[in-house]
Amino acid sequence: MIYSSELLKGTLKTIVLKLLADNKKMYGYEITQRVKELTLDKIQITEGALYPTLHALESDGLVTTETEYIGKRVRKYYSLSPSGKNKTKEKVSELADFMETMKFLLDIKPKTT
Amino acid sequence: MIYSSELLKGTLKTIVLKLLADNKKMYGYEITQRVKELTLDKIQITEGALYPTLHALESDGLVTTETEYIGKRVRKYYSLSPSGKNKTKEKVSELADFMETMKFLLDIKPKTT
DNA sequence: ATAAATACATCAGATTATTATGTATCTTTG
DNA sequence: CAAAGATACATAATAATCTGATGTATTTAT
Repeated sequence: MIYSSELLKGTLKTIVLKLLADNKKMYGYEITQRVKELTLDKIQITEGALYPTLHALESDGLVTTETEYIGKRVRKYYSLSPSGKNKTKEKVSELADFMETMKFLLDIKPKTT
Repeated sequence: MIYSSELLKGTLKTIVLKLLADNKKMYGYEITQRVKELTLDKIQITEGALYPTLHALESDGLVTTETEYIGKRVRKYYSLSPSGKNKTKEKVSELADFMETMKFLLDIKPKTT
């Protein structure tokens, strides 16, 4: 099962920022794979969504980049800037708050695992 | 505080369906006010978002409508159709699942209220 | 009387995703 | 060793869905 695509909207940027906060530096392809892994294939970030998002984060000054070569293949690492770290805290806590609100609104009971 | 707008994307339809599941019938304006109330003003559904959504639900056969007149003012009530009831269950449980996944992904701890 | 609230609706513009396409390298496998 | 699949970047047309503005009209509160 993969979540219907509209659910990801609005959360992708937060996911990326949080991963970077936990991992110091990551490259694009690595992010797609990590998310796939962590979510047991339930969230698949497409490259068409990810790369523009990364570029936007960079032009907003939230991340910095460094390019590395693995053999002849290029790899672009992204790291949080100081303002990116602040932004991550804001976004994550906003999303947490939003999810609490949604839970209440939708009267979602925690699963009795 | 109002949530940044992108968070609502992808959840609006589910919110509307769930409200209709709980309330038999509601009209558009009422939905905006109910959500505002229930979320303590943190989620404000704009009319430009709501009405197209309601129209889409109707053309998908998920809701039926009946028009009432309160004095001279028109009021359009929306109710879930049978397929709308099923769809609501699906959407709500998908969203619940998604939120669990996001919680894990973002390592969000429950607030110690 | 006037402003605010109620109640519908549409539309231009912005944002942000999907899907397709393109380029290129490296690794696995029959 | 050739071909397929994985790795790794990127862009572009299209689609979906929201905001904010605008419009119409009635009812209620000041």
